[in-house]
Amino acid sequence: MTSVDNAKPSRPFDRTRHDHASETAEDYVEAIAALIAQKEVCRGADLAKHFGVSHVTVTKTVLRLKREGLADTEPYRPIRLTAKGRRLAKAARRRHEIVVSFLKALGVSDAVALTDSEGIEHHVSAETLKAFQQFVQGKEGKEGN
Amino acid sequence: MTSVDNAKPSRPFDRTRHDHASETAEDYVEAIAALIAQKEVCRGADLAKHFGVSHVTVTKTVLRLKREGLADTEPYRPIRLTAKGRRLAKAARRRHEIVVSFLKALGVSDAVALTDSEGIEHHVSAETLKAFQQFVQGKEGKEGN
DNA sequence: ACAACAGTTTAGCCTCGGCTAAGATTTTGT
DNA sequence: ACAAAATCTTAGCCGAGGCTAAACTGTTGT
Repeated sequence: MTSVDNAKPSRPFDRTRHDHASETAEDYVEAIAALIAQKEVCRGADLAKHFGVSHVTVTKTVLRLKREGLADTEPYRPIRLTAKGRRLAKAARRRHEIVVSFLKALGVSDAVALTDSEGIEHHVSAETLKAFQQFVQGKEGKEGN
Repeated sequence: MTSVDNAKPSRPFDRTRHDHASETAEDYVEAIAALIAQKEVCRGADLAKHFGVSHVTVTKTVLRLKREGLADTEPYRPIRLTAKGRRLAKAARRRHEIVVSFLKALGVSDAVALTDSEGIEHHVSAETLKAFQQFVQGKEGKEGN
């Protein structure tokens, strides 16, 4: 019963185009928020270093964020987030943190939890996220902390 | 301690280009294997329906699979997998199944487990997969099955 | 004040995953 | 056997996310 094809196209591809873009947007606003929290301003170069991509790629992506109303930036100025961007960043961060602590609670090593969470966080529905959260809370109850 | 930037570029982007392509490849070989198992042959049209994309997109992707030595196909002929492709398909399917049963064991509804697993499966490291597996086995032990 | 340097942008190219439109090939029905 | 239907390919376009090279702007040091 591997459900190869029950008339309902498998989601991964309705997803792909749009969601892949959203994932990037989330990663960016999350990083921008973190950088601002950490060093006051966020510059393209910081993001380039953070993501390990060229600054050119960053420029282009940030322009897209701006187009989408998430970032607020003018040429040669630091990058800031709009209210919408900050909201997204906050949500992304929350999700990210839940996933990380969930993986750790499951027994995954810290380093791997961190790495895997980055890939996983964008694919976790509200329902699954809740299940993750409950699992973490259950563990906390049992193992004193 | 959100570790904004400790010299180690965050993985999601070393990943992106190459891994995004591999994900697609895995999804395809998995689907091709399933279709072959189910209806003897796999045609581009089947894949198009399965993924909900145009047959043209399928053609292009399958050509890439061929280039990468995963699929074995000639014009106007059904699509088959190479030994390498079959190996990949098997591994992908195994991973997929572990993720699905893990989510279910966690208490996620069947439908959501199915959907989320499609996104998650490509981002689960060996270590995390093992943790998933052990969790499922633990549950099985407890809840008679 | 201004040269040097760091940080940005622009131009232009690539791949991947999408698409439509149009043409080619196979299969199928009568 | 052959026209219709199904399937597949080719051509050509788009956006996202990469890149390098070259030009531009802002800051900083002296």
